[in-house]
Amino acid sequence: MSDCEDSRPCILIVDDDEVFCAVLGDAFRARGYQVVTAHTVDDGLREAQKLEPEYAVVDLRIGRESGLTLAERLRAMDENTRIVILTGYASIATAVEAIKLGAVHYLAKPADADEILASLHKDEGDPSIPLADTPLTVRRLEWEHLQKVLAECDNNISAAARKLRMHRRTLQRKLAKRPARD
Amino acid sequence: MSDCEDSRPCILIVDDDEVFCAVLGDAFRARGYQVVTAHTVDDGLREAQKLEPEYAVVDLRIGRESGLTLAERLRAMDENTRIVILTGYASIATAVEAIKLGAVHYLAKPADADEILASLHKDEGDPSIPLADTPLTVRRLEWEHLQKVLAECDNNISAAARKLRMHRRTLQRKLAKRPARD
DNA sequence: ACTGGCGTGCGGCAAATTGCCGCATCTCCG
DNA sequence: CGGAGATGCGGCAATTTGCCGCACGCCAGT
Repeated sequence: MSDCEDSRPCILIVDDDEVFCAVLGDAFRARGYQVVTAHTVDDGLREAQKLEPEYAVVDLRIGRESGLTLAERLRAMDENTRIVILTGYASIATAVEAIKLGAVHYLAKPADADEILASLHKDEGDPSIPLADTPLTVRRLEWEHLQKVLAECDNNISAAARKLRMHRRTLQRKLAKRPARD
Repeated sequence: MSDCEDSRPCILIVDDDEVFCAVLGDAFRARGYQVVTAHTVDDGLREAQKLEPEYAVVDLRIGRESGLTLAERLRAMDENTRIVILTGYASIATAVEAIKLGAVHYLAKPADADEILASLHKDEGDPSIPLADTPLTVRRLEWEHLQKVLAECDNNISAAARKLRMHRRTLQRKLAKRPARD
């Protein structure tokens, strides 16, 4: 594989969820980026070595490994890599850690491509990218989150409700209602 | 008032809750620190100028002002001041900000004196240690989202409410509540 | 086959949360 | 000074939760 000599900016995406990588990758490509994806810390490092991407989106939990260690090594390889940590298991402690390790931002999933790009570019010197002007509605955000957790629980509503620490009945009602509205 | 020539390390505590300051201050003194407290950003700066404390514990919301601006100025005065932000309204968005501004840590109240001291002394990133295993609660996710959008709107509540397409009153109420202790 | 454990719909009701109005400041700015 | 826009907050009706119960349907262990 060739490296990032391309004029297009290069982004490395590392997440163990392959579907997620694919979708996000396409979204970035559609916005004019060169994209590589990896699903393990080691692969991520390998790709980074080859391509020297200037941006990286890394999941906090890559399989059983920590995205933070990957972030640290990416920065060790190239101080200028702009990394954002993205995760469905966000916590303040890891956010603090991520920033200390040099990540430019830390986002909780769900986050859309524009949002991630905005974070990647935020505070970047020259081409100040305007950040998205239409953040997700709370309703929408909630819906995405519920769907995601539900999927993780193999569509077991009771289990999902427990994980989300919400009443099963409430989850049920939210799931039943949502398809209609935005 | 004399300055920190004392052999004991000097800590500045800034929080608009006077009772909290007093209690925390006593706890620190009992542990051999010299302590000064302040309840406004300006007072905090004044004390800092006089005493040049090597540590500072600052609340995120000092009355109507932001502890982050105070933190920023404290660091501008003395790069070596080790600051931890302490707050009952913790969010990832503000945590990220705080660390970027140079705080050494960011803690959610309630936090006991020992915990705070440990944070003040703790050094460079240990990338591996923490990792959550449960997804965020819907409530928590909402809180984080609100905080993020709010930050994007420079803390303009009305603007954030418009962006989120929710009633300003509702946003106000949600922000007034503390993030759930989940 | 029976039984206990677990998941799923759904009705109902009290309690909590929203949406929306109004009003009284404040601040910024021409 | 006057107006535009922010903010804090009380109040109220309309929804939405949280939580309980009940009636199944499945499946494994005895």
